[in-house]
Amino acid sequence: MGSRSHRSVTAQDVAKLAGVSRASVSRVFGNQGNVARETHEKIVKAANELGYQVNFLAQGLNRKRSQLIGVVVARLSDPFRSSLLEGLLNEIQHKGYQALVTEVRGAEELETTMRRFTQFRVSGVIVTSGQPPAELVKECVQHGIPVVGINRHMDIPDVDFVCSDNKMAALLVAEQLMRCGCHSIGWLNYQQSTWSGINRGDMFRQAMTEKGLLGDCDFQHIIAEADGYEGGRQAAHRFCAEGKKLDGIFCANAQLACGFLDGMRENGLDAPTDFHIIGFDNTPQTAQYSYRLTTIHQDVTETAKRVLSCLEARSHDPRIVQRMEKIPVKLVLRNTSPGQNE
Amino acid sequence: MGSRSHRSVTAQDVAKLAGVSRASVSRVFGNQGNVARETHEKIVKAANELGYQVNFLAQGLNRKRSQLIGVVVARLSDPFRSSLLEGLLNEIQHKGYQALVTEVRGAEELETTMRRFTQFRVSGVIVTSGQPPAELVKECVQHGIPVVGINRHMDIPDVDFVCSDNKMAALLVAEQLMRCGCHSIGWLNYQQSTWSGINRGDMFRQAMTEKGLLGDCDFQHIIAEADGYEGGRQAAHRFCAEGKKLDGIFCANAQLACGFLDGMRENGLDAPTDFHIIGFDNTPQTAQYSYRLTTIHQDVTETAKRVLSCLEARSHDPRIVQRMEKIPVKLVLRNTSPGQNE
DNA sequence: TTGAAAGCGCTACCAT
DNA sequence: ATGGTAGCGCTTTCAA
Repeated sequence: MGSRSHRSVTAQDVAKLAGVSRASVSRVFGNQGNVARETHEKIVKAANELGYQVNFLAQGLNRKRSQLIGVVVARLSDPFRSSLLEGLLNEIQHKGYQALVTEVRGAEELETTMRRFTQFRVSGVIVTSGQPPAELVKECVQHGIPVVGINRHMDIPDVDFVCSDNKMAALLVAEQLMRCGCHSIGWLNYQQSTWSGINRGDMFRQAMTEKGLLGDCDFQHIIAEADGYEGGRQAAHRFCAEGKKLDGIFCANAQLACGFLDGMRENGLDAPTDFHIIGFDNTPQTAQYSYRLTTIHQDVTETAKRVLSCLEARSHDPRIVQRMEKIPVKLVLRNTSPGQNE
Repeated sequence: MGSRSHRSVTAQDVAKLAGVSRASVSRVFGNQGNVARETHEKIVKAANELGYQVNFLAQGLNRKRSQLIGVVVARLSDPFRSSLLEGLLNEIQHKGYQALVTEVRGAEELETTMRRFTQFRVSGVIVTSGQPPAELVKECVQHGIPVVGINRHMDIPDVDFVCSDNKMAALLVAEQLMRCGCHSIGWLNYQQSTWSGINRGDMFRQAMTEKGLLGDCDFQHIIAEADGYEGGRQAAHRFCAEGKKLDGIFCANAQLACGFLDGMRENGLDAPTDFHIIGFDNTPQTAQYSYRLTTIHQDVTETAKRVLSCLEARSHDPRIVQRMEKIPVKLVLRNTSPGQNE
């Protein structure tokens, strides 16, 4: 590693040492093939000797595309969100990209964020939070940058979507509650829920109808005034204070579910003795002894795979038809609504 | 926004429309000052008209430095780790950088990761997991890239470190347990713990000694054979199976603590009636009704701030003396070892 | 204060 | 298969 001064080693240096042109060096490190075995070896040897590393900035500038992928996230403190990010990072790196991660709060932030992504000539944008403005997406498309959304409303043209199969989840839950003989059923969601939560609720009501359950069942919508664990907990307290009762409760996410369960416990009620409760997300916490929550499992790994597949497909040909992928979910039976499989 | 074809708008285009040279355009968007008010306005106007955006790749290539900051993470499924990342993202974006996030498993991965960071000419590297090989760090330093480690062993020259004040934590915990009249005290940690966990244990023992507690106290080291929640839970089971007893237990992290507590509960023992238990990290979960865990709070926000301050300082002058910052911690008193403040 | 011009390090086209 | 060369879009002296 004969690095004498400050200047970094360039392809030119390698070319000189190997006695070839810098074009050949570029071919070797740009994976373009078309290099004689012998030349290839000489170049690699020289590169190692000098400690040569491709300058991705220069490469991207030329190719008009970096090996960066922009990821829009929010509220990583939610365990499901961070495990989703984990899955995405995994797949992104696996495919040879690097993740440019930005946390976004408001809609304006999403805008500047996506703009920055384009300024880095990212190879793709993954949106896990917020709704990308159609205009911005258009900008991306013009730059040939594919955009894919995860678990959100699929109403933007030219954007692919990957979403957990909420209908399937709803059916699984409806069947489970029915099997357990529940008659009064509730749906718990945050008042200002994301599209994802709302959709899960819609699908649940729909599933109940299809199963012919809405007739002989009581169906209630429990609205949490705050989000997350505390929201769920407060909802339970209010629920009890109002003297309500329910057999089975399905929750829009794991945080709400854990909170609601704890809230009920504070009121002397517990699952599965007093009611059944089923969550969404299957975060690690739901598996713990204090909760043992029956929950819908979202397949993060599969989601991430599909997302990257969408990205690569559209990157190959930007004008392909919009993809909307549903990822199958599983019902994980645990203590709060027990069944055969455990 | 007169975008006619595919080619993206360049500084050249803006210059032409504004009737100035591209040098001036560069000055405006590179924040170099030295541009007449009038010219400045003309340029901004033209840029808006054309929808001009600086190409960060080209900019970085020239400046030999991108506005990217590399962040090395691992196991984001651990709530503390994801909240730390959240804090870092916040601060990184706040300071006008973009985060290049990479999840790392083994030591080799850290190596290729850091290499990739340098290939993007990042403005800094933040290591939250793994120990950067001295050689690689040297490479970064040669490129003028500052490196800072969070909560890890401070044994690498030219790298700054930011670490929660484990000694302070240990003293707070020792005092609390003493105040509660604990006589047999335990320290729970994962067998193959990170440096952070080991250091916390060392500091705890040291604090106990300094307080003169090791004399009249029984001090045990409980070793968890697995990591995380399950590790803690299993440790509790083994602990009980071996018929051991302890008054007060301090845990290397929140996951272990919650697991241990649940494991004890499965054995019919609970805090604070049968023992006191104090965790580390103050993750959201520890605050929940099912745990109400007394815990050491790490100040993620302050940590992130200091990290970026280190980065910027060393970026300004790479040869400044190594910084090792201790971030003060707080003891959050909750149910598992109650006190005055709650 | 502004403009001209020389690169930054790499890719890709065109010859050979 | 290889080399020459013209950029990619921007920054930064150096002169004016």
